[in-house]
This record gives sequence, C-alpha cells and structure tokens, in this order.
Amino acid sequence: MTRVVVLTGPTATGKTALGVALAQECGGEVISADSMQIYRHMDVGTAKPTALETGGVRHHMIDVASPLEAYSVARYSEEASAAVDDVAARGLLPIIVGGAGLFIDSLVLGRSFAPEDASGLRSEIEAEYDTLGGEKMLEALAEFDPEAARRLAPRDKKRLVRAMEVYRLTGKTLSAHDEETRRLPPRYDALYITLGYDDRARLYERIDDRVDDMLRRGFLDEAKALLRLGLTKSHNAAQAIGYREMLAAATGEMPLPDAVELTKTRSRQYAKRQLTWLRRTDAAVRISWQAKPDFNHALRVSTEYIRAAGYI
RNA sequence: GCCUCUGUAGCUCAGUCGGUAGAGCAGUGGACUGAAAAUCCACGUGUCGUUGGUUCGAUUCCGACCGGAGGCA
Repeated sequence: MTRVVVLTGPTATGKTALGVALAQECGGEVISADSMQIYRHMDVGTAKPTALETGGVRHHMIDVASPLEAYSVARYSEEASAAVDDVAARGLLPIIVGGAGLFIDSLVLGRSFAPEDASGLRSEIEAEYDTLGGEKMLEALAEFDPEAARRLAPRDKKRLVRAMEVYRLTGKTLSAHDEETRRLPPRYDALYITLGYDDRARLYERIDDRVDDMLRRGFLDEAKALLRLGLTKSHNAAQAIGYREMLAAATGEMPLPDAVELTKTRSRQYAKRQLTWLRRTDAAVRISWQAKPDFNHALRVSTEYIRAAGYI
C-alpha cells in the first residue's frame, strides 16, 4: 500500500512551513488538504504559500478551481488521490498538508461518496424543506431512513436535504451507503503528524495577528478583485472565513473594523472545530509549540519518526 | 450648579405590578461522507453600581452617593 505522511493541525500553527521542510528533507512533494486554497485568486486570505515559501517543493491541489465553481470533497478525493499516486509513482514521498479534516479523511480512507444530483433535485428538496419545515422533513426521512433521522436535527438543513437527495436519487439510504463504505479498507498507509499549541490563548493570539497581517498584505483588495470577477455570496468560495467579511466590507455592507473582528472570531471558532476533529485521530507524532514554533526541532523529530517507520 | 435618562452574565440588552433573573453574541464541549474555512447540537449563579430606609422579604419602591449619556445654564 502506498505510504503517505499527513501533516495537520489547526490554522496558524505552521503546517505550510514544516510541510515544505519535510518535503525537502525526505524527498517529497506536498499535496494540499485545504478546502479554500483549492481556488485561484484567493491567496492572501487563505495564507496560500508564495513561490518563495514553497522553496522549490512542488505543491498539488492548489489553484485547481475557479472561485466561481462549486468544488466538492468528492472531487477533491478523486483529484488528490491521483496526485498522491503520481508522486508515489515517481518514487517520492507524498506529504498531505492541511487542516480540512474531512478532506484528509476522504483522501486517506478512500471511501466512496453517494452520487450527487445533476438535475434540479437538490433545490427542489430545499424548497420542500423551506415550506414543510425541518420537523416534517425529519419525519418524512424517518419513514425510510430512521437511522439518519435519529442522528439529524430538524435545523440541520444541509444534511437533511442531502439524506433525502441520496435516497430519491439512488433508492438507497444514506445510512446504508455510509455503512457500506465504512467497511472499505483505507486507501493509504498514513503516518500522522499534528501541530498545535500548548496554550489555547497563544493559538488565538497567533490567529488574530495573522488576520491583521493578511489585511496589511491586501486582503481587502483581493476581495474587491474577486467581486470584479463576479463572485457573489451564493458561491461556495465566498463563504470562506474572512472572504465573507471582506466582501461585505468591500460592498459597504459592513464597516471594515467589524469585518476584521468577525474574521478573527470566525477563525478562532474554526480552529476550535479543527481541534475537536483532531482529538479523534491518533497521531504518531504530536508537536505542541510552547511559545514560538521551533521548526528545527519539529523537523528532526518528524523525520526521525518517518525514517523509523520505514517511510523513506 | 440644576434637570432628565442610565448603571442587570465577558459584550449588547430584556425583565421582575416587591418573593434573589433570561435572551442574543462571545466562550467551552460535541457532531460531521458530494457546500466542510460550510453546517448543526448541548451547556446560562450573575455582589442585578454602592449605601441607607420602608418591608416578613428589595435587584425591583424611596433617599443619598459614585460612574456614564444628554439637556439647561
């Protein structure tokens, strides 16, 4: 089985920098696992690595979609695995770097996704949800997929609609599909390395500082440029942390200082969610910064482990 | 100096016709399979500015004082 290294952790913990260092040290290439660096023209707000920062290491799965198109985990899983296989076929170590837990799982575990609606079924069901209400839709779902109905809350529109969609499309329940795909063996042999901070307050400070830094680097101008490209609120990319806010500031819907504050808050909340996700993945190496990141130390510890595990 | 309004959870504010109080946001924990930087779930004791008075009982009524906003001078 192909062996991969996964480098993950909440935002602003130094994944990009360590990933590049690891690739250089181990002879690898980076496969980004970031749901927003996928999009072109979204650079400063996604902390996309600059040409300088990539240090000559090849990066995959960055800038592979237009912000005007709707990307999906399923598509990521497919394209990223092709990239991983390509890197491995060239005798290099694939290093998956990113903080999107679902993206990483989908790539490493290689589970299949239930088909997606191509016609207007989804919006039909959404309209149904809006007129019926969550409670009623939950009852309807319970009739054929009681398991999913038990798991979902009436207000969880996204998942409720999706569960209905899958059943109407395939005649098979989402629960049944999930059950089946969970039994599939993982696609790759993965060694996990996680980054974090000892002190949560320190991580939050780091996040706040980084948002200020993004503004200095022209985050607002980037948002304005996206507006000119035709990006609207309904595009997935416009929901990204900071972009939603900068877009609102650019159109005058929100004062800039408020937009900045909201961006910081949402970033912190995202980091917290990432930590929750991380808690259930067991990592071979857990690196926790005390104050300033010590990349030399982290690099040494990680490479030692990768070597000992026979990945290189 | 006088007058009016105001002081309740980290923040913005409800409320108690007198029986010690609750929303939103923030925060914390959790979930997560084709939108995931998305979406959703759970968790609410705080000297009710301070101090006197009335009262069986005051955050609530009355007085004084302190802080804030506005008005008149």
